[in-house]
Amino acid sequence: MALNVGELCLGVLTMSDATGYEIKKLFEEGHFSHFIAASYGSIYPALQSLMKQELVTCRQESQEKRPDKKIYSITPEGRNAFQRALNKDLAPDTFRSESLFVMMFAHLMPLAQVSKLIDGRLAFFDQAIALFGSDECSSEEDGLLANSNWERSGADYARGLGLAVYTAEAAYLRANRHMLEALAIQPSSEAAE
Amino acid sequence: MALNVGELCLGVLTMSDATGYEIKKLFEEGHFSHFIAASYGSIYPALQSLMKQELVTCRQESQEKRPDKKIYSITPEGRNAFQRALNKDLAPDTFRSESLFVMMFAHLMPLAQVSKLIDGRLAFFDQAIALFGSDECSSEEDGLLANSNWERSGADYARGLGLAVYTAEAAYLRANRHMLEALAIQPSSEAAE
DNA sequence: GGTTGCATGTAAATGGTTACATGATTGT
DNA sequence: ACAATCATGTAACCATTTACATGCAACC
Repeated sequence: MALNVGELCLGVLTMSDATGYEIKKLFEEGHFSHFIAASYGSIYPALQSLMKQELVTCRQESQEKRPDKKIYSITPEGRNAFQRALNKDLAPDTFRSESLFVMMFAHLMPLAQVSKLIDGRLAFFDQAIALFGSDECSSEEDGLLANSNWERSGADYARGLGLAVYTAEAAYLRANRHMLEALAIQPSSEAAE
Repeated sequence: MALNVGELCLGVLTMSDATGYEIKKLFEEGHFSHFIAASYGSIYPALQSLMKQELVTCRQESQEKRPDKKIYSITPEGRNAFQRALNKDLAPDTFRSESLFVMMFAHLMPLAQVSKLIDGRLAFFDQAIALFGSDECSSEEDGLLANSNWERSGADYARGLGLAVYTAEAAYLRANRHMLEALAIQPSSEAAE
């Protein structure tokens, strides 16, 4: 239960052939980056294991001065396996935020630290919002996964959701940062109540 | 870098004495539940290790027919250690959502499955919203952590944020579910485009 | 009679990530 | 010069989770 890295890769491969390197990029910068993660150390072995199970095939593309590109394609059995995986009990969504945890202890931090933390988060939100809102994301660099209808829809859905969530979060933080900052240890008034 | 379970426990203990059991409950149901997680298998050993480092003390409370309660208290050194920890490089927030990933593949799923998935998420959001919005959360069962000023503020902050985020997410999903459902494999029309 | 809540704890398994090794190319 | 991008891969390490062991009380 819960999807493993191999299944995540299969999902990507239902959309388009890809190398391990490209899959990683998709996880960390592409459509999936805000809710899925995996490292090379798990992707490459997973791809090898998918090969053994014949859920993917691989064609090698020689490049002059780089390692051969291994371009993986999903097989019909792979598609079936993936569709079965979509039926599995999914791991519940998890959100882990040490920043938020730390903010619960604003009263133990100097004001400067609290403000810095808030500014950092705000910067992150704004950057994400800018990215989601821009066409750079909607029109995409037409490389991997920027064609057919469904994926546009799927990607748009995720993008819109990200936009909605980050916008809400940023607005909330902007509206309430004063509260957090008021709790912090104020400079040059060491006698907290 | 990045907070470990011991530091999370220290944080809880700055607020109030607690047993391992209570800390776990706080992580899974209490104020921290939506952005922090840890299991008994990590909490109990962490508490033991904090004891060895003398960052916490422990008083044992005998109970007739249950294991002794071990109530931990943070020491001054523990407070220092925690304040130092608040300065560490924090792990970036992570959001992991297999549901969202799966929804990107709505076009590979029967409509019923997609709808079920959506309903499940909506139910989850609504439940969370109800919880955050209710006084059950604001007035709290006055047990652990329901007194002094700061924690009210910290908790209120987290609560408001949760409310804002889940509300945005639920609204977005409600507004866009038709899109996802339109992508799904429609019943009794097996000839997809 | 079965599940949930209270309460602590440990050992094994897990499923990763981190860090390394390799190496040319392009940009700063 | 130095970093980043491209590209693959492995092995050691790791912090947790999972599952188990124990056991009574209360609820349904």
